[in-house]
Parts: sequence; structure tokens; C-alpha cells
Amino acid sequence: MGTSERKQREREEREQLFLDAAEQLIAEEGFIQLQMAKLAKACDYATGTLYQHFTSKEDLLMALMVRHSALHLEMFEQIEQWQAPSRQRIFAICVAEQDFNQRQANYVKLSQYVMTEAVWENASEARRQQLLQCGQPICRIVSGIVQQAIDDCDLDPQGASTMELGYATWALCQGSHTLEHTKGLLEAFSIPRGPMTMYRNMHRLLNGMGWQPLMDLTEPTELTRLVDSMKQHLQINK
Amino acid sequence: MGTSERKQREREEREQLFLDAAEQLIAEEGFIQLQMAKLAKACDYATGTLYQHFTSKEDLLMALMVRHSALHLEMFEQIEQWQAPSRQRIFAICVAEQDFNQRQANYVKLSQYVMTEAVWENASEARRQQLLQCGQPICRIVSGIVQQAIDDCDLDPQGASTMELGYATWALCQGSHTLEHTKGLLEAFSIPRGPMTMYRNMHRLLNGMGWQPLMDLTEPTELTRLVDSMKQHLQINK
DNA sequence: TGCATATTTTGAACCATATTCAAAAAACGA
DNA sequence: TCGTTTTTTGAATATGGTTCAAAATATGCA
Repeated sequence: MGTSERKQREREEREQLFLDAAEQLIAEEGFIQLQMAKLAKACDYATGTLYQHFTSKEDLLMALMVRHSALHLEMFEQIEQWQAPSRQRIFAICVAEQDFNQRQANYVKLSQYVMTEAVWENASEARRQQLLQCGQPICRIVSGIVQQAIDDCDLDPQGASTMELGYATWALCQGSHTLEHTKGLLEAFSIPRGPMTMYRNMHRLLNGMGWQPLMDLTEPTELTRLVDSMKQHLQINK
Repeated sequence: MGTSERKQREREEREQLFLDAAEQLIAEEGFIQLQMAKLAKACDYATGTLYQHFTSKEDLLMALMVRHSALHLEMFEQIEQWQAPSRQRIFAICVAEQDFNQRQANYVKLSQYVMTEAVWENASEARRQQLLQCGQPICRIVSGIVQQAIDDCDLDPQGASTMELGYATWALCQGSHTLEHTKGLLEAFSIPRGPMTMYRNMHRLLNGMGWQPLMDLTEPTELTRLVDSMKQHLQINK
């Protein structure tokens, strides 16, 4: 029946409205300050209505992550389409990821927070599943690139699955982001801030997999050039 | 004056008592359940007394991290003493770290939580500095191993600082732990659980740095053998 | 259209907990 | 022993997430 369809759609629209407003509030004052009552009021709804959509505040935060994942995915899909040597494409993933996170610092922090047990366990099971599902296409793309490398004989998996190799890059990105975003940490250990450190480390990892063509890190301009051409392709230059 | 010295000592003892009890409570029901009032009562003190030691709950959690860091350091110091090729020693750091975290799952989760902006920013500045200071000796040890590798001509830094190279391994460990501890994540992406995946990835990274002797990952038993001998040396076999 | 019923929305009350602070207790010094 | 300073206490406060009975609205039917 048409009526219930319309209701369903309106409900979905309202959910997006809540998420939009939440994003706005977070952009203004950080996700720590986000309050359910304030958010509801900003949308001209009662507090209780929020709970028709989200089982808890943590559930809402996770819903935000889910939505952001769509943007994330879009970026990755662009790279999926790109006809280029596999090594350039896998690195493009890292550059895109890094650039994305740099622009949306709140989002990295949020993602870090959401993966915390305290938050993860307080979201609804459905939402957690949703978030994990969001990772699937991203994984598929990364796996695809690894597979391309294998097919092109640019990479010998040496018995490892495509997932394991993709996972290595993921873990390195993840860890780098966490460390970078912990205030004072890089400074305390005199590690230069900025994406280049991570890029070099990523190339070390890829070199270690034997992923051809190997990158020569003795020549700093080679990396710079690669990053620039990549950003140009991805149109992520300011 | 002697009196104030004794007072200082008693104060320090009480702080340790609080931390001991907190650890106990966390072991029993997880750090999410930790409540200031409950903790105080468990120690037969009033709630307010806790705040003589910790400026906030987050400050207390960070104090726990600081204490744990000492254990962490102890482990690393053992490796520092170990006379062995640099590549074995740097890998020993990873094995020790992994093993430590496996045994103390609550501790990884806590560490992840503490590095979150929400917690980090709510601890006292003094405590944050303390925690960052705890990292210094660990860094020094890791840097030392990297330096040994360079001195022994097992590693060509190619212009990178010892810190940058150490940081790479740190980021990979950190990221792996985070991903491993996010419930359902490995399963969703069919990545096998267990330390071996991380160990292989670490060797890929070290290989990529050109850290001699390179490890051959086509031969799975080689890695197993290495890990076993390492655990034996570190006496971390159950 | 009017009425009975089902659904949705509301927001004040509720609750859990971290934090504070005025009063009580203890320690100190003369 | 007594006045003063320091420490401890725990009830009161503050914050903010969550609930739920009542009100409002929508739906279905004669």
C-alpha cells in the first residue's frame, strides 16, 4: 500500500535530517559536545523522537560513521575505475584515505571513538552489522587491486590471501591515523608530522610484499612526484 | 622535615591502592563498568578522596595506563639486554607486545579508549605528560635496535631517522591491535584471527626496509620456528 | 463526515554517575 | 590542652542520556 511507503520515506528523510544536524553540531563544537536534547531541539523534534531512530547516543554516532562510509566508498570507487598499474592504485587508496582524513579530522576522531569497546558495545546489533557491511565493498575494491597485481605478475602472494595483504595496508593506515591524532604524541617522540612519513612507510610495506614496481626511497623527489600526480588524478588538490 | 616525607609516602601508597583496586574491578567487570563511588567504597574511602589523586575519571584511567607502561617497559628492557641480531630483536619487540596484549585484553581496550579525544582531553595535563614520558624509554630502546641494525650494516636507513623506522613498526602494531579488538571485524572480512597474520605483515614491513636478514615468507615453518625460539627466550610460554 | 482505534510524538520525569564542597574529623604545633 | 591547619567525608549538585504516560495525530470504517 502506498501510504506506508510514503511513511517509510518520510521516516528515512527525518533520519537524514537528524544526521545532517548532528554533523553540523559536531563540526561546530566537536563530537564530545554532542547532546541528544540539543540535537533534537535543533531539528524541532522532541528528544524521544530521536530514540525512534537510534537506540542510544552511541548508535547515533555509529550511524554517522555509516553515512560517512558512503563518501569513503565513493572515493574508492573512483580509484576502482582508474586504469593504472596496481601499485599506483593501491597507493592511491592510501593517499585518498589520508587526504580524506586530513580534511575531516572530526571524522577520524569519531571513527577512533566508535571502534572503542565502550561505544561499539552500546550501539545496536543492527547498526554494527550495517557498519561492517559498509566495509565490504571497500574490501572488495582493495582485494581487487591486490588480485590485479597478482594477475599482472606484479605481486607474488607467497601463499597469503588477497585479504591478508590488503589488511596489512589497512592496519598501517589505521595505526598511523591513531598515532597522528593523539595530541602531543608525535611531538614527544620528534616524529615529523605530515602525510609523507606514512607514505614512505606504506611504500616500505609494499616493497616488502615485493609489489612491483618497487619504489626507491633514497630519491625523495620520486615519491613527491608520485603523490602529486596521484592527487591530480584524484582531483583532491584544493 | 620527616613528617611530610612520610605523608608523601602514604599518599603515594594510597594512590597505588586505588589503582590496584581499579585494576581488580576492571578485571572483574570491564573498564566500562568502573565507577568512582564503587571504587572508593571498595577501598574504604569516600568518593571525594579519589579526587585528591585524580582530577577526573579519565585521569584515573590514564594513571592506570601509566602504571601498565612500567610493565611494558620491563619487557622491553629484557629485550634490550638480549644479545642477538637486530632483526631478531626488533621482531622480539612485536612478539612481546602481541603476547602482552593477548594476555591483557582489557589493557589494549583501555589503551585504545584512553587515546580517544574524549578521554585524552579530559585527563590532567600533568598526567598526559606523564604518559608521554613513559613512552620515551620504550622509544629509546626501539631506536637503539634500529641503530644497531644500521651499525651492523643490516639496515640502510636511506635517509630516514631511526625514529621514523621505529614508528612504522609501532603504527603497524597499533593498527593491528585496534582492528583485532573490534568485535566482529575480522570475521566480517574473513581475516584469520591470531597473531600470525600480524607477524607476517611485520616481516613484510621489515623486509621492505631491507632489514637483513630478510625473512622468507614462502616457508611457513621458518616463521613458526622463529616465534617459538623467541618466546622461549622471552620466557613468555605459558 | 464522524467516530473508534492504532500509531506517533511529546517533553517532563527519571535515572545513573561524575563531581563538588561545606561540615566534620584528624593532624599538627605550641 | 587548645587553637589552627589539613584532610576526609558523603550528601548535595550537576549533567545528560533514557523512558514513558499522556497528548496529538493518523488511520480505517460505517
